[in-house]
Amino acid sequence: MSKIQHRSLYLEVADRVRDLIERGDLAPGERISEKQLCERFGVSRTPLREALKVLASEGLIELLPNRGARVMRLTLKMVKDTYDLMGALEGLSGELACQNISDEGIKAIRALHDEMLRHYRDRNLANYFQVNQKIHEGILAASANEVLQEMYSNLSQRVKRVRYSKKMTDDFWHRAVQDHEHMIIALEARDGKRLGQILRDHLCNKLEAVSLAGVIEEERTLDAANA
Amino acid sequence: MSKIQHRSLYLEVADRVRDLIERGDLAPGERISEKQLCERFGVSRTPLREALKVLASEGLIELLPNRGARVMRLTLKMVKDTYDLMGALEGLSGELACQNISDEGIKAIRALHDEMLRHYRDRNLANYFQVNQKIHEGILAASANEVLQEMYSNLSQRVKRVRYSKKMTDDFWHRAVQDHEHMIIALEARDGKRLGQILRDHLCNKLEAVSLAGVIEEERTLDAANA
DNA sequence: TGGATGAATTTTGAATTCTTAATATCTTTC
DNA sequence: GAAAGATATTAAGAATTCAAAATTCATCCA
Repeated sequence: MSKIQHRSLYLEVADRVRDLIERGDLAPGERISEKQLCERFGVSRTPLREALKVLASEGLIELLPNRGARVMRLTLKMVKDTYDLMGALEGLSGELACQNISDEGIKAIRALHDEMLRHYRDRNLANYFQVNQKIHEGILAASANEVLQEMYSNLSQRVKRVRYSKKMTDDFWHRAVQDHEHMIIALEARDGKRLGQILRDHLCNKLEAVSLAGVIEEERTLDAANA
Repeated sequence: MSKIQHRSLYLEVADRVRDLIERGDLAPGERISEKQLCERFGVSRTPLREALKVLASEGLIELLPNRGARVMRLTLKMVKDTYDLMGALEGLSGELACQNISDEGIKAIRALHDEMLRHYRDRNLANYFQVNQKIHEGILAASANEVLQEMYSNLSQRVKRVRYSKKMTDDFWHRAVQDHEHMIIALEARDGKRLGQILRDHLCNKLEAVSLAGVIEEERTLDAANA
């Protein structure tokens, strides 16, 4: 039996706009027309504008006074900064997880790890990614720090658009799997410092993959668009 | 000549509500009446409600559907979690600062450090705190990571209410100053890993001071209030 | 033809109004 | 006298309306 719960309209709208941004239906730098979105969602401007304010404070859009909103443009520096931050947070999550995770929890992560290895051997990138993410989410959850989880998911949301670059070189993939081998060893030994360090460096690798993929627009693009 | 700039009303309101919460004029757990605040600020409900939504997404208040807002209640666990997070962020700021800070920047921090030591010797707690904060802000700024700064200031805002406990034992104070001695050495050596580690542990000490001061309400208090 | 000026239109900002849900009060009944 | 139900009151959610700013577009002049 599902709980009878009337979520506020502005939350619903915020979710849907987040979706649109993530899927790329709203392009970075694109001006967001209030009227257009109102019609699309079938709501009045009040809840829509409330949602936009929330999204702005989440860093997904920017609000230009008297000129409406636009999807936040990602510069290479912003993404780098965000990844540095996410690395620090993942590192912390690893440390805390080693303190707080149950033995069953470790077993569950181990099972995911083995499953991921199978997908790696099969060269099944999609499944690999999925299980990979579950592992990181598992460690994050095991940290038992809700504030950390909240911050992480906000940061993650911001860079989601550039995250999954389809072209993953064999070299990077191999290194990522190696990282995970070290991670599971550190976790099973409950060596928090070590797991933290690995997780942090692990994310740096991911950033390399992203910036190489060239998904992000360079600063000069931004200047051009602003002019 | 100052720029003619009309900040949006909702931003103004959000700032003022933040202030009220920080100063304790709005008590934790206290129900926030929209009408009352509207009258107090002389604005209509629309910008006020937009401000409340932003504050909710910042974690300062919570929005109960159809029941208005109330100031977020801080539990001991929440503060602990937040401090863990802030520690990780300070650690990162130290690492990045060592990479990015200029020689002049280091000299400026050194000057602040020496000033702080003077205040310590004079047992001038207020001035000590002020300069101490400037040092941490200086390192944060030197990290040259705006996303980090934004996140840090958000977290800092959340726990500002409990932060400055007046009673600081000599022992804690001594340890804090020692930490700072090590910090400045690491910074001048541009030893990022070390500075990061010190900053992280440094904040842990602060948390001890806070939790000992007993400013925060325990979980049971929360339950009682919710019942 | 190109740029500047000013009216018309559009869009955003904010207040008001309307609607619905929650809370308090008052009956009524046992 | 207490509990359950009905009604009144209040407050929140959302749409509409009004006001102000920005944008567009047409006109005028160099």
